[in-house]
Amino acid sequence: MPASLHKVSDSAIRRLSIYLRVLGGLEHEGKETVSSQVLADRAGTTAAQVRKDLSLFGSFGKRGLGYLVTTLRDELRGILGVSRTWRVALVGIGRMGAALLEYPHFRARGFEFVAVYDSDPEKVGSRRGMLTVEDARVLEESLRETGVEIVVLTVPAGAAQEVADAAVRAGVRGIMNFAPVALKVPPGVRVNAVRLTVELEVLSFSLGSVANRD
Amino acid sequence: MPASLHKVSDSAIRRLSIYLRVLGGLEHEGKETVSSQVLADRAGTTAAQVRKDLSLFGSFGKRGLGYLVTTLRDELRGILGVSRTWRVALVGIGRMGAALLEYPHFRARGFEFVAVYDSDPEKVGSRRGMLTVEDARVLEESLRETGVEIVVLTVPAGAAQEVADAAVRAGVRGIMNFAPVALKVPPGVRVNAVRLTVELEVLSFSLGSVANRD
DNA sequence: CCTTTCTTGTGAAGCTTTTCACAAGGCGCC
DNA sequence: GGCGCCTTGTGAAAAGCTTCACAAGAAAGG
Repeated sequence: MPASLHKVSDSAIRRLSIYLRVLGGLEHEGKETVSSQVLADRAGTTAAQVRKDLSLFGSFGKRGLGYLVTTLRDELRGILGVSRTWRVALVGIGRMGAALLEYPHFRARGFEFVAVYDSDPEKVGSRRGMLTVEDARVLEESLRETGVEIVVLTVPAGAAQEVADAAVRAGVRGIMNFAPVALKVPPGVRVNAVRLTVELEVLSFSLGSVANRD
Repeated sequence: MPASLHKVSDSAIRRLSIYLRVLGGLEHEGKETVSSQVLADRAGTTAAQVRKDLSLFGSFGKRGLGYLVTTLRDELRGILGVSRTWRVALVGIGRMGAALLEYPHFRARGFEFVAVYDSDPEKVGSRRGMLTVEDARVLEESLRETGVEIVVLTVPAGAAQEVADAAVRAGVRGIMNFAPVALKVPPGVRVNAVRLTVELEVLSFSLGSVANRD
């Protein structure tokens, strides 16, 4: 019962993305088929979970054999929407922004930076690889002209909402937010927050409480 | 019924960390009390969820009034284990590593980098702020001597497991992993993976499927 | 062709997390 | 002191997610 329209949980999608990464590795190793068990081991989950996740979108395996690596990889790319290239803009080119701009796995997976913005006059006009840093004041118009679909936000917390608003006005429907604020966006726009401090504090909690035997 | 020993879900802890951040902001604004509703709005969740999360650890509020900002903040810091300083090491000083080393929110929240390692001879010996990059070959011994408790891993995928193994042997029980591999660690060691590509692919999925009206 | 072996796909059960709804408690004003 | 208003803390219900367990299908070998 393939269900592209049934609501699919966020965690299932996250795992699909991980399976996709694992399949890339398997393909690289020359493996032609893979069982849900092996996929699960490499992805850090269980075989049943893998099968359930995949079954949300169709029947991709062969009983008794497993999944064809290349085929499944293509299917997952289609499901996740990464069989095409996405036009991404970076706003805020501090150290973190610079690191993301060069992050090799983004481009390799179909996310291409097509514009960079900053509000610091010292930075505006400077080159970053193939791109020139543009002035954040022209953000809205420039995003629209460049046809940007996703914005990666690495500005200080105080500026984040303002930038997000401009991006939304420019037609952007996806925002990856590194600023430590909860952004408010209208329906139809999706924000994905990356909270680095939260990740460390989760570790801190686990280490601190005595009850962490596993 | 405070329950420091009952199993607390990961998502609850993540939210506590977010509440802590919000409380910092509220304190900065001079607010003395806050209701679960306001806390929820700023944290991007619901009032009931806030109350439930807090009730896992005690009764911190006053009926009719809300929570005392400073008091709750201190409580949360205690719960999350960030009322002290954690000794953190960075392994792999590429662009991402460099960005994290300078990331201001880490130190502000009690995470202090006390050592940096890399395997590139060009980098070993160079200075990074207050620290000198050490050779990854001496990782295990050096981590132990320096009393490192948490390791942030920004090495290539191929090297990650090996580094993790060494860190574990050195007594490290918390790893924040940026490498796109699932690390295997013994019981008692906690790994928190930051999967930047996954975050973008979740966005891609949401934008791609037509059924994303909210 | 039949049997053995393997692995998927999936209803159902089990478990966890979130939401609901309301009694209980506290503050302030009259 | 008493009354009204506001907000917490929390069982219970609802929703959501994961695990289980097994029938069904496919390949391989005799």
